Amino acid sequence: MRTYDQFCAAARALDVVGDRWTLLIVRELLIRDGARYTDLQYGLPGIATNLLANRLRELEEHGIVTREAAPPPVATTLFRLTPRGEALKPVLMALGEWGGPLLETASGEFRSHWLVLPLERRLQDHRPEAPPVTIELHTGDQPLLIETDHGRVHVRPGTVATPDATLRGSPPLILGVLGGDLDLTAACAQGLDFEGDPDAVRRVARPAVAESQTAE
Amino acid sequence: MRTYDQFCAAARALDVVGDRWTLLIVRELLIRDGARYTDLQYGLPGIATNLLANRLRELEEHGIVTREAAPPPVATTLFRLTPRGEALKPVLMALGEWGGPLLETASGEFRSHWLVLPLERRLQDHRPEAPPVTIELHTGDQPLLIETDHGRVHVRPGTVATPDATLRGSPPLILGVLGGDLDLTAACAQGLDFEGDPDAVRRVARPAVAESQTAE
DNA sequence: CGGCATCCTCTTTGATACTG
DNA sequence: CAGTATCAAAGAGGATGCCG
Repeated sequence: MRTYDQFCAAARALDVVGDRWTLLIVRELLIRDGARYTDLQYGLPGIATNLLANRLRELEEHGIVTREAAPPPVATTLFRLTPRGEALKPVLMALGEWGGPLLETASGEFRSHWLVLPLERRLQDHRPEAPPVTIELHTGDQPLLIETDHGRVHVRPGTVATPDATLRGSPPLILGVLGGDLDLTAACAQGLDFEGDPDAVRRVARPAVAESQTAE
Repeated sequence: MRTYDQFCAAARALDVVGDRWTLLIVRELLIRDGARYTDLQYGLPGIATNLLANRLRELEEHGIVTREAAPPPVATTLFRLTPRGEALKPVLMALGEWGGPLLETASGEFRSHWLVLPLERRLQDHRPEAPPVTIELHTGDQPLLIETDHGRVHVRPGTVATPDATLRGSPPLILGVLGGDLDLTAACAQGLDFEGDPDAVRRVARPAVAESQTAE
């Protein structure tokens, strides 16, 4: 990117991460630190491969990403964020916060791991002393697993033998229920497929704000 | 901008404000809400005039900016942020926070009003009950005025007849002193021109973190 | 003067094919 | 798997002109 060449911290930041696709590459690496080139391509539908290669090189030059060549047996390259790269998380979160209202419709491409950051932001274990619970989400390309961990809640791709609850449905329904914008029964009426213990969901979901009845 | 077309809040946000110059236009309007076209051009050195016009139209279409035609006597147009536009402030602040370390050198264009947001973020009135103080900053194209107001601190372009203190010097020096990264005497040794009451500066500046001796 | 629109050039992006 | 090479299309930059 042509530099703005301004003595302004925000402009300097945009000089580095303001290029098209750049912040979305950082998003991918925030969700799954240690990603292969093809993982990134999969998580960034539509990106041209030369652009991905260029951006990764620029991010490396700016000290945001490191390239880690795994030893010969596996022979693959892993891309990771440096601490400086991880420091971009507040930027992505602020953008996500602002962009939330634009998500009314579930159009376009979707990868279920994109829910990891927004869900971790919304979820909280309201009964940290109780035994841990696990919830499986099925919405998109691969299942997600929610796990409580001493008050914190972790979200990652994965499954477990006997989850306490399982949710299947469109991303807005899942996000609505867990984000506290949609009642569980209302979501089921709108097509959510729910199995297991409703209390497991209530335990981690953000409390409802009031009368809201529509998916985010 | 070609849309990313992803069901991801951050990607949706970038669909709207990810274009080149867009967030810097928002920055200008966050600093001085109610700006004329030429004010924006002045605050965005290097922008092509057609680009500014296009971006303003897009921002208007997205409900981020409103255009207010002043009545015939003055015959000028004022651009303002909507609440939705003001909601972008956390995004700009997060970018600024991350970009701060890139400001080591005072190269490139500079407009003193660009200091308003970073300064308001750093400053705090540590003695709210004491009578208000004013500090003038001279560093760039126009003087800035810092005013305490019942615990809050406001920064705006302007001057006052008898400020409690006056700082003249390069932007990094000013930012270093007020941000708590640079001792006042050290800054004077590096070329800061200081007049008035040092306590006025200490009252609003962010406390030093420890041993730091270099400008940010 | 303030607020653009037009025209032209140059750079960046996108799409696809191909390679060690 | 992790890219490079190539080429067409879109966008940005810069100059200038227009109109109330």
